[in-house]
Amino acid sequence: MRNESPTCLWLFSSLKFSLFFPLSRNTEVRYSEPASSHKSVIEPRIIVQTTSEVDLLDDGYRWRKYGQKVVKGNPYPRSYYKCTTPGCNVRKHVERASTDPKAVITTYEGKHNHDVPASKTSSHNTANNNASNQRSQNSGTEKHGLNNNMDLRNNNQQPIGRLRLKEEQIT
DNA sequence: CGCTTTTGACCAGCGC
DNA sequence: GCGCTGGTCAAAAGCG
Repeated sequence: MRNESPTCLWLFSSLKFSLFFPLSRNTEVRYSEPASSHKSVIEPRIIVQTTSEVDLLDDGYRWRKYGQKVVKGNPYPRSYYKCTTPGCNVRKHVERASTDPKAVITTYEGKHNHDVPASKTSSHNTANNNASNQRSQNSGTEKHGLNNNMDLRNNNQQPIGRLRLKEEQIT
């Protein structure tokens, strides 16, 4: 089933996420062990749930979108991203909760083997992703030219208690 | 010019 | 065995 055993590795990652998401109220970081049945390499899986109107969380890293898929039971498409840093094969997928369009669930798989690149690049990247997502989803209601932590904080007034939903996603 | 996004197609795994 | 779903790839196009 679902194991939640934070190891030192995952704790380290979570610390870094805490730096990027000091939003203790509407952002939650969880660790999930990906059912290590036959996988020889266990990658840390970190689920970050936050309440935001923008899809992409600016975590400081550069991501390249490589796919988008509509998953069953969720009207919102799930986007797949890869870290663009050479040698770093960290992946993440971003989706919205079907019940709450403002609840963004970001799942990180893997661990960065490099430092956080300059923030300017990430901001450029996220801005592009925003525009793209808006276009693909055709949801004209959520328009945001700026996408940064400040913006997230502005929407930081809705405490989220959707761990149940998150657990459904994790399994 | 280089980088990123978009989008359809393909493949693998799982359940019935 | 078949169908469904999720995940990834690759080509084309757009933007700074």
